[in-house]
Amino acid sequence: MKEQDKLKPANMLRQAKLRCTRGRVAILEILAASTRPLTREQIASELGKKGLNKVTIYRALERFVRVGLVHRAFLHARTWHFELADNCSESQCHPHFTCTDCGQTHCLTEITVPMAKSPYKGFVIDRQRVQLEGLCPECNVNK
Amino acid sequence: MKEQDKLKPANMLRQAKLRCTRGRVAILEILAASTRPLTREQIASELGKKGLNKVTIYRALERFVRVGLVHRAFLHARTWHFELADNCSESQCHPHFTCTDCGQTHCLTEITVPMAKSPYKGFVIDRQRVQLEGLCPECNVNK
DNA sequence: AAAGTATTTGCAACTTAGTTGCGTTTGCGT
DNA sequence: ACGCAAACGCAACTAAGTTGCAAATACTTT
Repeated sequence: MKEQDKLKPANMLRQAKLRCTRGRVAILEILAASTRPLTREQIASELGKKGLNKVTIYRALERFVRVGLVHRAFLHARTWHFELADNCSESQCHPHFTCTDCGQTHCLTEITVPMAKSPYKGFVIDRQRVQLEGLCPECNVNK
Repeated sequence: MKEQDKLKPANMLRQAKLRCTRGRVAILEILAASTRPLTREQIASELGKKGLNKVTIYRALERFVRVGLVHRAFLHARTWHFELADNCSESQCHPHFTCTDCGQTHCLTEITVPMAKSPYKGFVIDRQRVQLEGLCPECNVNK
């Protein structure tokens, strides 16, 4: 996806036939500006004092997920993390890398992992999700 | 891992230097007998009337995870799912397949997905987790 | 521009999943 | 058989997310 193809939040909403409200635009802007998937909590704190109710944030995110604008990232964590659904192909999202030292998660938008081959007769693989773990550059240096 | 190498629960506990209690043995047996990762809830219902307190189950599982006997499976779900850590290599567990139709999760112990290559300078990949989605044999037939 | 209506929002209360503290019980080395 | 650290059960608590409902607001129609 080329830079100029990225839609502004208002257009994303219009295209998805969702009402364009201040809160929703703000949430989409925050997600667009982030280099990693965010929790409801993190989004709320980014929103700061123009804060939205937590229910509203959850409902907006759920709505976005349903229309395919946003994905729940696939992390080994107990809370949902959300991210814009760009940088994802039909068959897989970009992989995520979580540092086992500092805990930070990074989106790896520049690599593609080959799809697994269907292992047994009858299993049809549609999508694949990958998470990687290890040391991020900073933590690696400090070892 | 060959069949005869699989340890009995009591031996697994002994080897991990954990005390061998009725409850722990029962939990390990349930996990060993299952072809899919289980939640605390599912384990409890398998235990039936020789039931253990939910705290006890959580603490046992957490203990098992710490000594490497059990893994938390990597699923796109809000609750933890546990499974024996056999069938896992150092760098990745076996992938899981979740059917988008019936929701069932299967362990795919017979395939190995090639490890992703470290994408950017400085990132060191230690482990990789993969989840696959699609149609399982039964649901595929019924389409 | 005003009205009408379906969508969205905020609040309070609730649920689900997991955790903590603490006193009691039990496995196991001596 | 004894002693003690490890494991257990209970009750209370926390974190994350959900539901119901009434009030507010975006967008369409007039």
